[in-house]
Amino acid sequence: MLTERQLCILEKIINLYTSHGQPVGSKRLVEEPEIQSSSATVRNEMSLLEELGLIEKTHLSSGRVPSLKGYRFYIDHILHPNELKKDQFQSRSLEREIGQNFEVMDELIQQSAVVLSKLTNFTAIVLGPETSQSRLTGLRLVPLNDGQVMVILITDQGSVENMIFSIPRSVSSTDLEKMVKLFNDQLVGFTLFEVVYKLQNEMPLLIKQYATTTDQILGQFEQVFLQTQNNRFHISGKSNLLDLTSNMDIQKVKSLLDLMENQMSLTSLLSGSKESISVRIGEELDNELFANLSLVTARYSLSDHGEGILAVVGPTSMPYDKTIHLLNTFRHELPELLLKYYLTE
Amino acid sequence: MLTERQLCILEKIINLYTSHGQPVGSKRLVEEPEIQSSSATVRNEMSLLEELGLIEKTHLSSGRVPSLKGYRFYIDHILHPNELKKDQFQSRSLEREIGQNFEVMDELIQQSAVVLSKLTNFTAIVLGPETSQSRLTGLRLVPLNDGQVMVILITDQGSVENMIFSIPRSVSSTDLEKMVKLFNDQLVGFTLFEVVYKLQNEMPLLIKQYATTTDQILGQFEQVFLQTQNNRFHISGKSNLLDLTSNMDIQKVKSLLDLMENQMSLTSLLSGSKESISVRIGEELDNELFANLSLVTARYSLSDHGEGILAVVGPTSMPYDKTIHLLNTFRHELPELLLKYYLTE
DNA sequence: TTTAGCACTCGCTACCCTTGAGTGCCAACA
DNA sequence: TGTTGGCACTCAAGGGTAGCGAGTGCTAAA
Repeated sequence: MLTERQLCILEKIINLYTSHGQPVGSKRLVEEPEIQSSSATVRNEMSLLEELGLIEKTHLSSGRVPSLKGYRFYIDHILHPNELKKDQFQSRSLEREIGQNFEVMDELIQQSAVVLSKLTNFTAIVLGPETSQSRLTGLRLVPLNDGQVMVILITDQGSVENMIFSIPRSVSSTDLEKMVKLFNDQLVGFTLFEVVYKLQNEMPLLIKQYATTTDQILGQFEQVFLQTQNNRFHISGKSNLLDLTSNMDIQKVKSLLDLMENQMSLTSLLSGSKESISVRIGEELDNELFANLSLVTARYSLSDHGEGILAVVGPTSMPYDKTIHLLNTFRHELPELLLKYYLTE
Repeated sequence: MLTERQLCILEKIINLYTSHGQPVGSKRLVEEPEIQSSSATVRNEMSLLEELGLIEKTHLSSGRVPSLKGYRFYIDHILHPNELKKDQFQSRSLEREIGQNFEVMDELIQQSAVVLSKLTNFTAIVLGPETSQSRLTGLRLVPLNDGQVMVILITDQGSVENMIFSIPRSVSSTDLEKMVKLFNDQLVGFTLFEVVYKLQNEMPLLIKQYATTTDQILGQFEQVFLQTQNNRFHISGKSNLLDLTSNMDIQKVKSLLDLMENQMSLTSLLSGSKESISVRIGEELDNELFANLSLVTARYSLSDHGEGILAVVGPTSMPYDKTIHLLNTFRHELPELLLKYYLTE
């Protein structure tokens, strides 16, 4: 176990490094009022912390920099989670920051990503609430031109999805009408998860009884439902990544920017942790592109209406305390706002 | 007027510089088979071209680099437009590149942006056909939850726009129905441009006769129509901008990336030229961020159905011949594809 | 008009030197 | 035993300089 003084020194090193970006030396540390000892003592303690792998030198005679293990220790043992309660950001309410006029839930979510990236100066990713647990409250089918139909899904979460698809000429319009009626009878009230299951198993048999020409179309309907799982991503502040990648070679920065536009990659990145707030640092993310980046994610929950994710991508040397505080505020306030405007059951 | 030899030297300098990125010296030029003279002769010609402002040195004793005026001259007088006919890209048909299955027009347009950026390794921007000249063929209004309605606009261009908005509780549902009927009677068949005009002028009076509680809602309808003018942008290859900005300071690169996400800025950027194919080089774009960038734009036309724009953002030292050829191919092939799949009247 | 030759320019690279921040270690001290 | 001052050592960063090489302009001869 570390002594009080060692903890204090580690914390100071991390605070100074994350705020100024320069390796921290013993001389700099004794300027801190909390540290009473002489620089020689501090040096002794530092070489001990280095032996433990919590800090490291950039070269033989440089100041110290926190190691991955050091950050990990800091987050797990120094940043006590109970400090999260007295949160200085709680005061600047999310609601005041983002205004109040939103036609659809997605706008509000997008806007909270914008605020999150503005407040951190990093890249913010916000995932709308998972829809597979939300219930279908309505299904509309709007004929457009010849052969094109828009399907609209309405859920109890206030989300509205729409998709346009083509209908083979072989499908008669009466068959289509029958199908829609059937869908409304059979699917409304179930969760999207269940709906997809029914589409794959029960519906084909049922439909056979009513109509004959609909085989090809059923798969397309299924796609619409699966589609609702995507389009949950809202990103803001992508260009802030450039501040963090000045040492990286251009090809990698390009890959990183491209990754931010690829929902598949983002999903696997964000789905890594199940905790309410998680911090993954550099190599822990197991992705070469994130060697010098950290990902802080927070889950928010709309009670029975599924979960969403808030995330910030910043440098490994980010101010974790501030970021965690901020995400903790958002994960409480965003669901409140969403419930207030859209989920008035 | 320039001599044959001078033209040849200028062309060679531009070709070599755009393909290798290095300033071109007299020694390098005499290696070209087309140039028979000695290096001393070439040097004489080069200092003449420099006096004319067509090429310049990066420093006193360096090779030459084309100037803005040089590129301009090259594009206007050396790259003869009639050469565009025998186009080596005509063979690799756009259609083969992008496949054939598209549910909506926008997908096809997005895909052509992807292909364009892949083939150039630059950033491609494609604007869907201008909708203000397209005719409204149908207007659907789908009630969702309490107080929310989805409006769907269908046009003869195959584009489908939808928008969700809230309806004040003060509006009765019968009034809403009357309004929709009125809209379908009065607005279908007109161009969107005319529709907006009618919404502002004729409709308020007409509506007064049928319903009383609809004042607030009319403005929202108008917004939906105006909305269709946006969402025309499809961009691909944004990360390729990083290859072109290695000399720029990070702040500017960030601004540039942000600009690419801002439809307002893009509109003003693209709307600068009325020609079928236009090249604007560096300073000609009158935007500090584009000092070392060029914008090549091509207009494509869907006969009566409005115009769209194809654009490539690359370095001032881009291979203009290749880029122009490519855009010229696309501006002919994209409308063919669009007409083939969506505008089968 | 063209060409060969030559002196000149200047960016680039390598190298050296100095500076300064920071370290580890040791001996003295509480 | 823990703490402190002192000292020699290390190394990155920055500045200065010399040599190289690609390229030029100019001149004189073909």
